[in-house]
Amino acid sequence: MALSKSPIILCELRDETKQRIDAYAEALQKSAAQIGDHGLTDAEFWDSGLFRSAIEKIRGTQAATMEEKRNFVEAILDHLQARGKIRGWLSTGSGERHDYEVRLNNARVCAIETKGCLDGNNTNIFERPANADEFVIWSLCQNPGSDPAHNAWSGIHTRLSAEIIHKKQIVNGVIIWDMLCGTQGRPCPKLEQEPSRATTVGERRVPPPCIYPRPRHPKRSLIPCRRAEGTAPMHLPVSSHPP
DNA sequence: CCCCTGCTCCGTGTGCCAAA
DNA sequence: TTTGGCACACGGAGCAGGGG
Repeated sequence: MALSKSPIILCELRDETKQRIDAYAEALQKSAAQIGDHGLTDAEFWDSGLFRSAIEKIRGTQAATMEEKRNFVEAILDHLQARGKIRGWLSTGSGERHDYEVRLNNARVCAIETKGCLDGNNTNIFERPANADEFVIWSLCQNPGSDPAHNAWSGIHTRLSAEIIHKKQIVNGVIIWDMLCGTQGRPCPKLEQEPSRATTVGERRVPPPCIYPRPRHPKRSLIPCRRAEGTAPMHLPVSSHPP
């Protein structure tokens, strides 16, 4: 259901990328029985469940690996702190329902909950901490084959909006921005139009983040927001706009 | 008794995809 | 298009056992 011609997010999974992934997946499946030294015949191989098990194992590993995401977020926070855009930050640890607390220059506390692609139930597992002046959900998607438009729509519109209304929790904003943004796997339209908008963070060259400010009062969001209005992304350079 | 190491358990978080 | 289930891995907590 498209409420507006404006896309929910500028970047997209290109058809050619999708086709390449599909073709590779098919090729992988076709030659799966010939890979490795399991010594099984084709029939035995498919009967053994080896392929399925191996796929699930790899998928689980990728889903559970937080290192890349953590490195990206912490590099950004370090960058902001080094430039005096924030006073400091700390990682809150696994016991909390949020991941980072950022002390802004005006002494306010911004709590950050990092998430994956925003597609799935897990998007709704968050708890705005009592000490937070601001609460932000930051999506970091590790899968270059995942469709950013689908994820943004699913996450912001379907999952988060419903949860915010249901739990009456204030989420001040959603950030969609990760280590794949602006890479070959997920080129950034903002940089393609204007390469000078990139910021160098450590060894990375990162595009401006996509930031979605949320309504201040959850009750107001009972009015369905149009893509082009309530959820329109702001495209701001990191060098001038802390989270 | 204390400390270290290695093990198990289980809560948590992930993205995909089938069903509604 | 939305929703919820699924199978998986990570990682912290708790515990046991061994050595000093």
